[in-house]
Amino acid sequence: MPTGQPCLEIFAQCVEAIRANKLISRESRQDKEFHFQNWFKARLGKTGLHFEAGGRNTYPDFRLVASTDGFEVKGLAYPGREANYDCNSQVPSGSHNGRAIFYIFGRYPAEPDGDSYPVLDLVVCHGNFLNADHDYVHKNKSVKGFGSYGDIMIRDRKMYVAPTPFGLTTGTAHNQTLILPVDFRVDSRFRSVGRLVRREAQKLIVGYTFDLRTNTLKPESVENPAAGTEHNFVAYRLKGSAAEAVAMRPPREVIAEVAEAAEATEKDE
DNA sequence: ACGAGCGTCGATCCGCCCTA
DNA sequence: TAGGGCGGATCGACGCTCGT
Repeated sequence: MPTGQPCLEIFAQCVEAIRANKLISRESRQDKEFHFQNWFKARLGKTGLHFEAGGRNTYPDFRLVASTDGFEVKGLAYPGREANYDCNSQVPSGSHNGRAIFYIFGRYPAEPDGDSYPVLDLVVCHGNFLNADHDYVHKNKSVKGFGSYGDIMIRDRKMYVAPTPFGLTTGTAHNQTLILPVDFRVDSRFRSVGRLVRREAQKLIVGYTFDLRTNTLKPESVENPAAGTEHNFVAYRLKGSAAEAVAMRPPREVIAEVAEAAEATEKDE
């Protein structure tokens, strides 16, 4: 029976809806951000948990009332971008303003026939799986007085690009998977389908400077005091779902991708 | 050599917050 | 209270890679 952990109920409700072929429906072709959120909202409603949906610019998208859990929804078109996603101005993390944050990644057909289409796969993961740092607080700043007339503002709008669970792992495509920290209690409805380890990097980026004359961006990093620390997670499925194992993609592959991305950025400079 | 496919970057739109 | 500022989201152009 339920442990009282809301994320378990919510995940179970999502899986049930996918099994029952509950479709995403979009209001219009221009609806590029609410269709999947609405689908999730309906599932959240079904759990009976009280929640607040907040406005368009709130993070996370949904916040529970009785507990300090928050849920951030990410809809991705499939086939499409898979390795990473634009999280714009919110760095993913397992904790934000005192709330535990869970991410809901759902994929839907990139070119659906009509305005109703299925959820192709789903990953619900604790934010720590994407980033275990809880200290960084995002702020955008702007610089006024740019340009020959001194009346142009520069928006330093940091936009983050983070790996998706589909990019980090194998076995998550075309399934419904829940990824939680290893010490997180689950109940008998769930079965483990893999152990996932994320290891902290050698260096931490703590700043950067941009030279407007040369268009060079210089990152500033420090040694990570927790370098090498392992964060352990477990992938779960509801019994009755496919038992396909979930594993980390080989780190080398992930590192190569990150290096490629960094190289591409450097080339611009 | 060339085209398909994929990923990245910058553009764009628009709702909401905040402050003057 | 108006509008400047901020943030979420996807789209389109482009360029790289890989297979034929």
